[in-house]
Amino acid sequence: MTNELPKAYDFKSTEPRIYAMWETGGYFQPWNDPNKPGFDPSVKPFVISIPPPNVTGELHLGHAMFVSVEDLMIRYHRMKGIPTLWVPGTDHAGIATQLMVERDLLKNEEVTREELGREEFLKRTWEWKRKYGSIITLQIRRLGASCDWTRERFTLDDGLSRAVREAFVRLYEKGLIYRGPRLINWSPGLKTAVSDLEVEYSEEDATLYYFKYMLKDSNEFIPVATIRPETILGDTAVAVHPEDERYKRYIGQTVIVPILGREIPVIADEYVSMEFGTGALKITPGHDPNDYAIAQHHGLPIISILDREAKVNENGGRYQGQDRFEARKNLWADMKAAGLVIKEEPYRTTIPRSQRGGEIVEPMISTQWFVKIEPLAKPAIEAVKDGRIKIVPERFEKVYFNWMENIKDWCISRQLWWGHRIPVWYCPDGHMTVAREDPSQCATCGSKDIYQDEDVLDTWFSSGLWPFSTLGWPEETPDYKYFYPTSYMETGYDILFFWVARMIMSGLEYTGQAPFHTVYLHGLVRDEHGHKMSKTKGNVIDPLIVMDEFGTDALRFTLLVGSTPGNDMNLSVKKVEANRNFANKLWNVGRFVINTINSLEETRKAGKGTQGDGYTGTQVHKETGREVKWTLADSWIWAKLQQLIRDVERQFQNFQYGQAGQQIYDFLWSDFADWYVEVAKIQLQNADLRLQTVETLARVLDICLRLLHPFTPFVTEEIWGHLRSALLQSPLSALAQDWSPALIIARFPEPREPEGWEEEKIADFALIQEIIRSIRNLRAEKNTPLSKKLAATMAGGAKSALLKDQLQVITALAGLEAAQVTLAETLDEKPQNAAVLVVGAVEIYIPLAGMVDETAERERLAKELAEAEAHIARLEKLLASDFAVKAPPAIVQKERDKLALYKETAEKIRAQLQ
RNA sequence: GGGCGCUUAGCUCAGUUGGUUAGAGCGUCUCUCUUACACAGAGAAGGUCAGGGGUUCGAGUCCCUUAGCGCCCACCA
Repeated sequence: MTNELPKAYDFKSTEPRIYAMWETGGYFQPWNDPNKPGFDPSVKPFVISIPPPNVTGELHLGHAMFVSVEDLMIRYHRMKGIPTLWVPGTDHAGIATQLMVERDLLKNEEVTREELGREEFLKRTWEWKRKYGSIITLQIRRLGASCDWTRERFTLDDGLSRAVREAFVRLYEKGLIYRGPRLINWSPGLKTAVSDLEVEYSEEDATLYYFKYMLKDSNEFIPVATIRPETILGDTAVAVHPEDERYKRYIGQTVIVPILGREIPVIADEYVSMEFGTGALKITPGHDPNDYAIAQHHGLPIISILDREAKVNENGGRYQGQDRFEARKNLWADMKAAGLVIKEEPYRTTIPRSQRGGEIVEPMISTQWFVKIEPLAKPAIEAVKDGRIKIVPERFEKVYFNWMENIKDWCISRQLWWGHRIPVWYCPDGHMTVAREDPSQCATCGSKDIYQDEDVLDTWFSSGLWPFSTLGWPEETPDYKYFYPTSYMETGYDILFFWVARMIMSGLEYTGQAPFHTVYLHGLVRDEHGHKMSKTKGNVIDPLIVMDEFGTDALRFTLLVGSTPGNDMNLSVKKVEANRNFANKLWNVGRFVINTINSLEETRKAGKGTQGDGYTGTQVHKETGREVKWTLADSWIWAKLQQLIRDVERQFQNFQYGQAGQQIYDFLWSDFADWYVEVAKIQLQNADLRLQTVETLARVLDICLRLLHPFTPFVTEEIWGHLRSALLQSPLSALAQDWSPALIIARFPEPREPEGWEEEKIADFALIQEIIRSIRNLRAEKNTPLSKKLAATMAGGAKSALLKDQLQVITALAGLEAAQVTLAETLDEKPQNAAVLVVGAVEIYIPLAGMVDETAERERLAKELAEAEAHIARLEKLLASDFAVKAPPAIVQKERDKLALYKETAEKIRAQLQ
């Protein structure tokens, strides 16, 4: 017998080879391609656009998660025969990339981007992109991603840039984009505006400063509290509640801004809470969103006191040029000296910080570009409400609605260089020209002296177009026409607002269609104790290292089986190791089956074996003309497999991928490997059973490989190849094979079996398993090694015929001595000095001359009897209750049968104990 | 303040139309190198499914409630 396959699965050499085979073989491209002859537009495709990773990114577990899930979805649909497209690509990631390049320039050349100038800096960034941009896509390939790399896109590609301009201009023309001074979140570190979403709030210790707002020409004052004293410089009013008895009389009077001496009014506004702080509120419209709103109501002036770097500007008097925190300290000291300070107290509050840079974000008045979002949000809400888009898990629909219904205008301009430059030109007269193509003159006055807006667009503006811009939009390309709208949008719930919501809005706005019909949200990957992974905590698991150690399949299977939709998962290396073991188990089952097929081949070649040409994938008996009588084990594993296929298909429909994977795992390991393969070894000894056994082995393995392929593509493909060649079949890739259960069953037609045959076979085999287990159990209790063969007497009653057929299996798997096993329907004379095992209606006597002491054996039986009696009591009570009338008859019958069985068992044990 | 999720074996978690004796992996303990696999096989111990109440013949699963943990949104200076 030849044994070419190594003992352990070698993923290291297998994975790159297999991936190259797939990619160069064109397996990732849709078979129904609108750009190729023979295209059939009536066949509906399945499409996913990849969530584009940052072009400078390094692979992390978030990538591993989405690739695993999406590749699973893609492979599943592809194997169903559906033309399947997974569009890959990368995102230019404005801030992230620019920061990275800036850091690099500073470190290596000691130049800042300002010193380099815009043009040169962009040149360097493109160089950087060309150099490092392929790393992430190579790493995604390592995960086994079956995307169509011939359709790879980058958000700054010409085509996608055109899409961005088209989108911008269209919105502008509809009046949905406007420019103007507004209070925005300013990141002093990055020196750019950021959107509300890019601000994170963290609870921190701060100080609440109490001070006096002196009334003009008076010794009276209004006490006011603030966390940011430097904003006093920008105060334009003090507000109190109109009903506040303490301050009512001051309303309409004038107070003096400390140090600066400006005069500002005391106003009344119900927004002010009488209970909080001093009950009086200083109004700084230039640097606080709430104050800004109040100022709008009251027509108050707005004063900006900070510049781009958050240093005090010319409005700050003597503090001009000081950093905001420095000014805070100095101003407070000066106020103290002036006797204006009341007290300071520690205070816990939420501080807004930049998501990228981490520094405190400053609300500031700044001229920016905005998208009027409400007209876009409305249809986006509708699309989910009326079911055109379904979100999985469903609870996120509520989160989505809540955000969408309270959405504020979106600040889309960024003061960065790396990105899509805003397609707006200005002339000296202040006219704006908004154009799809770079204009040469002002559209209003014809002036040739025009310059483009310096700002670029928020990265999410272009990613919002991703599902259609990658397919050619705004051109009506064949790809766009056929593959759009896409099918699933799969991503982490953390970017539901950032990305998913914006894709829905822009998809509906620009293409008039929902860009996908299903949003599937996965959870975040945390460490094994549920903590967020972070470099500072040192608990980061690097997927590349994990793959090096345990293989891609193990990582993928772990991520898929260990997670439920929308819920975070805790990952530990231990779990990956366990799944590496699973891949190895699969490998070895495969090895066993393949070696068996090959050995059969040899047997046949030697002219000693059965006739026919071996396994063909159809019924052997037809070709040999011989009636093949399947053994119980054959039927059992086949029945279990039918159930598995149905279950897994159902789980896939419900997005229960983890559950599906778990079930396949259990079937393969616990049913197929632990039981059927062991039985097969016995059946293979029997020349009459050999052919059907090999056939069953091959069939079950075949289907397992298909079911598992979307989860663990590499190892299944590798075994598949060996299996095909052992069966002398053409070497087709597993991923080109049918997954569909209907197709599987059609491929292996079963002789018609009566209704309920599956349950019957499973129940019968369960009895055999129980018998074997109970003997093994006894053996373990008595510390009897398997090498010591035991004698046994079995009385099977109605099950005698079944037992007789299975005697060989029981004998072998329970370690009995064949010559000393006797079987009877009933026993008139019970063997003496024997252990008694009662399994359902079957009694087993194992004479263990001297090995079992009488007392221990009686104790064991007494325990068993007590258990049986407990069950009898429970069941009798149950059956006497309303259960018998109200529960479905089938369930009641099951309980009745159980009761009868327990009674019988109890009887037998009692007899034995006498 | 509003919303959501979680609480099941020592650890990490499954358990989706409510229905056998609640499962898995890891860990622990006993045996076994049985010709696919020691990345293994056979067996064992370990849970009043967070607490309380309710609906039901029947609840880990549905409803109410309490507590703890976590997340998201909003942000009273």
